[in-house]
Amino acid sequence: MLETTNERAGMPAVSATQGRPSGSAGTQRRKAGRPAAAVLDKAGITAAALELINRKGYDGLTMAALAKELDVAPSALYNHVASKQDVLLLVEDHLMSLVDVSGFGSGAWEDAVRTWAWSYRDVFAAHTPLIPVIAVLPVTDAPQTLAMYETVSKGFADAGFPQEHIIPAVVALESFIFGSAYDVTAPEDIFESGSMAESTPYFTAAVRSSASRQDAPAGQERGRPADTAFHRGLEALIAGFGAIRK
Amino acid sequence: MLETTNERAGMPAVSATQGRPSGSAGTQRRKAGRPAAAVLDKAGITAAALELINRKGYDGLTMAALAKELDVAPSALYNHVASKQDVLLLVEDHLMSLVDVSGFGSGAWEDAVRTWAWSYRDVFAAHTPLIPVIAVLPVTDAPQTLAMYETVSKGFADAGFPQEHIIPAVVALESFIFGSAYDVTAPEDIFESGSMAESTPYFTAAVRSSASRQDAPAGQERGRPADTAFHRGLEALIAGFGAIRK
DNA sequence: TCTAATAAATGAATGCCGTTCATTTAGTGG
DNA sequence: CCACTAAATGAACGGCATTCATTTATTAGA
Repeated sequence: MLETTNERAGMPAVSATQGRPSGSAGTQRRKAGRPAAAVLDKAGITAAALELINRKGYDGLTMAALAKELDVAPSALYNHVASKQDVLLLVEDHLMSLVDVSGFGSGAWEDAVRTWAWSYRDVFAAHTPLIPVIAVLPVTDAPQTLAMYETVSKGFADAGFPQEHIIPAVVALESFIFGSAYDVTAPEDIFESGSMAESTPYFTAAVRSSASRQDAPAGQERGRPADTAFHRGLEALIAGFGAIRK
Repeated sequence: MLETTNERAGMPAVSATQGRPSGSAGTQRRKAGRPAAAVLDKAGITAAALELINRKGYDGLTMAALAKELDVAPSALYNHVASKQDVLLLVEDHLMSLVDVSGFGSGAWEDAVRTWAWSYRDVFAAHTPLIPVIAVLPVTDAPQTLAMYETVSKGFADAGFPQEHIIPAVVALESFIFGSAYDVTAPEDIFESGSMAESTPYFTAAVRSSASRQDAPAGQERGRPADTAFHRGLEALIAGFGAIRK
């Protein structure tokens, strides 16, 4: 329930991580009691969490590890966030700012959606543990997320979408994107049926013939199987929704 | 690494939970050492896990709670499963048998896909914590899952799909289904922008106009916003993929 | 300017969780 | 018949998020 002074999370967050960088070994023990200058803030916590995630993955993101990264006692974190879920929320909102919405407003609607969807998928394919968080997160608490929705909504409206069709279309696209992000992380041999292969002839045959490499990644379609599925599904959705426009 | 005798998981699993039902209070202490008749098996563990999930949710599914449900010490579970992840896997595969694939083989391909997709989504909307498990699960370890893929693959093949297009299409549909399952669980007011409403006019307007209740759920489309988005996306995918057929 | 309230840190403690291990007992194969 | 293995108990472990009492510094108000 405590709130820091630099609370407005939409701001550029001037002083990200202060003076002494996190990792340095020779830092001497800090005494108990409030320090002269605050050590922690939300921007610093977010940056440290991302650093930790990139280095050790989501299993490595513990409150203890995060505290160590920031050279702080674990309990100190709770002066700035209410829970670990709160930390994930900060990270999630930061990642949303990495999603490319630049296509909206410049070129064709189809191209804008393609750019947006591919970058959205790529960002969260590297952060699938956040997907359950996003899917349930009220946008009020996530300014970057809200900003993305605003740009996308405007893009759809300008492209001639009837207002009441915009949200369902965006939600459907997002659902496809989140599911596809998981797909990227799946092991290559996930569909190998092994010993039961002869009892599943149709499936086995389908898997085998889809695995034949298409070496020419024409246009947006990239190399891996997950990319092919994403490409096809995305084009189907774009075609289907594109027809709705006034 | 340990394996029980009744290992072939595809079998009907005759003796689900044995004699003494789980919850009864007056059960006297069981002595240490191997009991005359085995208390646990995979089918029983699966059933107890599902019961627990239905009653307490996924937060309530702990190895300790599962053990108590089965009137057993927690460590006993590890004679039958290697880890909690293993339990989730058993549950996941069981749920797959609840997905309705009956449409494939009888009527039109489009209708079969609709029936399959809606039931698939509904099953996993109630079990979203399993989605990260599924997305990465090798089908070898999941006979029910494999059976579902076989039926669906055959359905696509019979409908005239070129073999190499089947898996990408199914994967794309599944991705959409998983993402949409999350969407079902989202709070109704997730898009309420609250205090920042005036800084996001397009988004706010779109949310407002999509929220106007459509009281007539024509055909497959059901009432809630998540259903509308799922309906539209699914129809777009069906239309897009349907065009591929020979 | 003094002072009470508040903010921000430490460090100890809590309870739960998944999992492991030594031990005990009961069937099973050679 | 006997060694081996399977299946249970119960104690223990380390790691986790979180809470609380305490200390110190800053800030607001009389």
